[in-house]
Amino acid sequence: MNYNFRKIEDKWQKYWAKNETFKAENQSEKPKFYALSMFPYPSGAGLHVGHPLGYIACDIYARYKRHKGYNVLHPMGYDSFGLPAEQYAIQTGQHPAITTDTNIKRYREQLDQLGFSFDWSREVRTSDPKYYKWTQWVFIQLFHSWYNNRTDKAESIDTLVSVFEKQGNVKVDATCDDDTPMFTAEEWKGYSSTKQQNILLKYRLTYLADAEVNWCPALGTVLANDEIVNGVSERGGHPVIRKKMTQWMMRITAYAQRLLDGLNTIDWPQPLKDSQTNWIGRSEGASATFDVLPNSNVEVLKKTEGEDISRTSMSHKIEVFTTRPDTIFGVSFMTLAPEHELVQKITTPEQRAEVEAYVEATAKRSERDRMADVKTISGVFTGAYAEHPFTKEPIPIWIGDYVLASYGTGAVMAVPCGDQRDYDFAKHFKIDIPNIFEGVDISKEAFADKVNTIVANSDFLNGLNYREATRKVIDELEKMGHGKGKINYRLRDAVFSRQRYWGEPFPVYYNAEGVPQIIDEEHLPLELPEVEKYLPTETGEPPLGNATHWAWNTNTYEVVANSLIDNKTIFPLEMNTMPGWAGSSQYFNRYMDPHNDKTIYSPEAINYWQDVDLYIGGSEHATGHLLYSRFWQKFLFDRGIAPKEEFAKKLINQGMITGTSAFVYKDLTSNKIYSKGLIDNKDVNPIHADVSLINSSDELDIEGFKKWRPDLAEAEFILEEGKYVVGREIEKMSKSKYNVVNPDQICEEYGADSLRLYEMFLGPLEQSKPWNTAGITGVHGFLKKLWKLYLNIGDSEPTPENLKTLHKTIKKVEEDIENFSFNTSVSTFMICVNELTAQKCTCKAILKPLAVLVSSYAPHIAEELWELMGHTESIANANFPEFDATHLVERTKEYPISFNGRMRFKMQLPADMGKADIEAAVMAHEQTTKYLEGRTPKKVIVVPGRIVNIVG
RNA sequence: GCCGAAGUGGCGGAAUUGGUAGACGCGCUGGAUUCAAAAUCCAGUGGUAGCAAUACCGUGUGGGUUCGAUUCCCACCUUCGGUACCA
Repeated sequence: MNYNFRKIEDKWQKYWAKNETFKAENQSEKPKFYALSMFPYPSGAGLHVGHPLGYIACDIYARYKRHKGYNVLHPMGYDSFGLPAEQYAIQTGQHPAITTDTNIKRYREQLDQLGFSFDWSREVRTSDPKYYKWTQWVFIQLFHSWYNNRTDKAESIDTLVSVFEKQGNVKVDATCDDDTPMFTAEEWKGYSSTKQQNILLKYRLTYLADAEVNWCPALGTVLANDEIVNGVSERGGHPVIRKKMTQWMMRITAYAQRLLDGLNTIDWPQPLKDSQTNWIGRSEGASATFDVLPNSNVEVLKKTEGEDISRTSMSHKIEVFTTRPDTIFGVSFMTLAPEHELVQKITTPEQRAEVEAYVEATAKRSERDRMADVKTISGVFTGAYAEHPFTKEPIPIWIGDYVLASYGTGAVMAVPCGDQRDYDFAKHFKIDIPNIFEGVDISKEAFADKVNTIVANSDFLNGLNYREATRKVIDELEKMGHGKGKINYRLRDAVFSRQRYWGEPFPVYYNAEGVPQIIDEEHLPLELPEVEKYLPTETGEPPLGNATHWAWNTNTYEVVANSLIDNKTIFPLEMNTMPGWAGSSQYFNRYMDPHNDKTIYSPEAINYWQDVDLYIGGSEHATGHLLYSRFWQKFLFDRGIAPKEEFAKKLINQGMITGTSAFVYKDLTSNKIYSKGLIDNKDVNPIHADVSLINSSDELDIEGFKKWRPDLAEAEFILEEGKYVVGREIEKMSKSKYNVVNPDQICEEYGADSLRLYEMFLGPLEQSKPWNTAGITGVHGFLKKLWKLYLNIGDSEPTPENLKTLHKTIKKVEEDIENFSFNTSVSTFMICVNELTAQKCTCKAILKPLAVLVSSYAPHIAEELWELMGHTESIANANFPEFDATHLVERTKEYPISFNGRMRFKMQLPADMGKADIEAAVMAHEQTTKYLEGRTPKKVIVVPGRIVNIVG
C-alpha cells in the first residue's frame, strides 16, 4: 500500500470540516490558548508560497497546544477593505464587494487545501457590515472620550463637561489641541451649543483638524507617501502638491508614553520594539521662548494685520524645543522652518523678496527631495533678531529647510559648537561659532558628546556638567517664565480619513452649523451606499459624494436621498471613509465572540480569552497595524471594554519568502537574446522570464517563452552549448516579477503535508529566505518512509534502542516547538524515522506517540496512521507524549576516576565507551582542571571525546 | 548617516550555558536493483597533500580573552531589512 497523499488529505480535510474538530468553545475546564495569524488582504493574485509560512508555524503551535491539553482558539478571517479592489472597480465598474467575495472564495479554497486547524465558524471580514458596525462603534467611543493626564487614562466626555460646568477648563490637564482657549464655568455656560461642541472637539480622542496631505489635482485624490515617486504620482506621473484638508484624526499622541512603557511588558521581537520606540521618538529637554526684538517690521505688521498695534503687544515670541538646554549660551542664531507662521510676520522689508523666494522654492520641493538632499546647505536671513533670554544679546533669525515644521515647534535655537547641522549652517553662512565647552577643540566639527560635557563661557553654568547645567537652566527659565522642562515626542496624531469608497463609512453627519454629530449606536451599522462611479466627484469630493442617497434623517434614523437635505431634520453625511487599519485594530478581540450583534463582544467571552497568547505576522506592520492596535487596545482597556492593556503577549515575525526571478538578456540594438554566459560587455536589457518556463538547471523553454511573450517571438536566441541559460536574482515574490510560486501546484504534486514540512524545513522562521523547490523531494521522501514504518505495525515490546530514539525525539521536538525552531525538528523527525527503520521497529508503543509528535507538522498523514492503529477519534485531541529521561541515560555509567595522586571525582561515561575514549576524556579533563582553579569537581559528564558538563 | 539582523561546504541550513564544526536535506560521485528508466536501497562527499593510515588548513577580515572560540570582547569589511535632516 503506497502513500496516497491526495486521497488521505482530501479525506481528512472533509472529516475536520464535517466534525468541526477545531471549533473552540468559550468555556472549558482546560486552560485557554489563543493562537493568531495576521489575517490576509484577499488580493486577486491568490496565495503564494510566502503567505502560508506564518500560518503553518502558527498552526503547528496551535495543534501542539491542543495536544498539551489547552482549549485553543485559532481563528482566521479577511482584512477585506482595501485599495486594489477599489482600483479594480474604477477600471471595470465591478463593485468592490463582488471582487472581494470572489477573491475570498479563492483564498478559502487554497487555505483549506493546506490543512489548517482554523475554527472557521468564527471567520470575520472587515468589509462585512455586521463586522464594521463594531469598527464604527469603537470610533463612537473614541469620539465620546477625552484623555485625562491627571488619571493618565481616557475618560468619558461627560466627566469633562461636568468639570467645565463647575470650574471651566483652567484646572483641566488634558491632551488636547494646542489652541484650546481658557474659560471659566460661567463663560462655558454662556457659550452657544455650537461653540461648546467645537471646544469639546478639541478634547475628543478622535477629532477634526486641518492636516496636510499629498493632493494630486489630476487624479483628484489624496496619495500616500508610497504612491508618490520622485515628486509625481506613481500612477500617471502627475504632479503632487501639499494641501490642507479637514480630516478626522486619532489622538494617539495621548498614549505616547504608555505605548512606550507597554513595550516592556510584552514578549515581542526586539527589532520590532526598537522600531516602535524610534517611531514614538521620545526626547527629553526643555522648551524655551525667545522674544523677537522690535525693529523696522512694525510697518509690516500694521500692513499684514490691518490693525494699529502698540509696541508692547507687537513683539512676537519664538518657542523652541531643545534636548540640550545646557548649551543655551552657545546660541548664535535661530532657524525657523520655512513654513513657520512667524516667518511672514518678522521678515524685514529688505529681506522680504529673498525670504519669499526661498519659502516658495522649499514648498515646491517634495518631502522626499528635501530629505534625500542632506548635503546641500541652504537658508536665508529674515532680517529680524531675537533676544537671548539670559545675555539679552540680539540673535539673528534665519530660515532653513533643515528645520522641519512638523517636528517640535518648527524652530530651533542653533548651537553651532554642539550640533553638527547648526555647525555646518554657521560655517556656510559665516555665522559666529562661540565655544562653550571646556577643553574641546571645535575648529573642525561640532562637539555633540553630552556625557563628557563641561560647560564654559556660560555665566552661571560654568564648570557644570550636562546634567547639572540642564537642571539649572530649566530652573532659571521657569523662574523667568521663559520656558520649562519638556518631553517631546516624534509621534504625531494619526490621520483617520481617506478619500476612498471601499472603507468603513464614518457614523457622522453634519448639522446646519457644520458641527459633526454622531449617529446613535443603536442605528449602526451605517452601510456603504451604492455609487455610480468610484472616482472622486468633479467638485473634488470623495467617491461617496457620488452617492445619491447619503443624507441622514434624524427623525427616522435612516439614510435618505441627498436631495431631501433640509437643514432641520435631514443632514449630509460624512463622505470620507476610514483607513485600512481601522478594521484590523480590534479584530483579534472580535474573534472571541464574532456573531454577537448586541455588543462588540460579551464580557464573558473577553474575560475568558483575555488576550492573544501568540501572534504571528510580518514585520512590515511594525509602525502601522501593530502600533494602532496597541493604541486602540489601551483605549478599550481605559474604558473598561477590554480586560488587558496589551492585546498580544507574544509576537513572532515570520521572515519573507523571496522569489528567484529569471532573466533573459535582449541586445539593445538588435533582435538577439543572449544566453547568460555570452553577455560579457554587450549592452543588454534584462527582461523577466516567468519562472515556470525555467527548468532546474536554469535552462529556458524557448518555445514556451515565445508563446508567453508573442512580442519577442521573432527574436533570435543565441545559445551556449546548445542551451539558453537564464540569469537569476533574488527578489521579493511578486506578480510583476513573474517569480510567484503558488502552493496549489506543490500540493498537487507532493501534497499539503510535504508543503507544510518543507516550508518549515527551509530555514529559521524569522529569517527571510529564497523559495526553491529543489529540496522538497527530501521531506516528501521522509513522509513516504514514515508511511512504510506503519505498514507492519504490531504489539511487540519496544527495545531500549527504540525507546531511546523516541524519547530523544520527544525532547527535541518539544524544545523546538517551544522555541519556534520548526526547521530543526523536521530534521529530528527524519533522523527518528531513519533510526526506527534501521531498528526494524514495528511496535505500537513507539509508533503511537510518534504519530502524535508528527501530527502538528503533517496532520493529514498523522490522522490516517492514527486511524490505521485503530483509533476512532481524531488525533488532534490526543495527548502529547511524556518525555522520560531515563531512556536516554540508561546506557551511561559512573566511573570513579583518580589521577595526579590526589584528584578524585566521578565521570559519567557511556557504557560502551572504549578504553582509549576514557583516557582521552581524562586528558581533556586534566586540562580543564586549570580552569577550575584547582578545585576538584564532583562529577564530570562525558560523551566520547567530549566533556559535556562539570558538576561541582 | 542612524537603528536592527546576519556573514559557516556546490546549495538551504545544524551546532544546549564556550567543549569532536558542517547534523538533516538538496545536489554530486560510485554501486545494487532494472531490458531500460522512474522509484527504492547501500556507500562516499569542507579544502590541500597522500595508495593509505594520517597530517595540515578551515565558520567574512585583523586582533584579544581562554586549556579550548562559529559562540565572548575590540576594530574593520560585506549583505539584507527598517528609518530618514528629530533640534
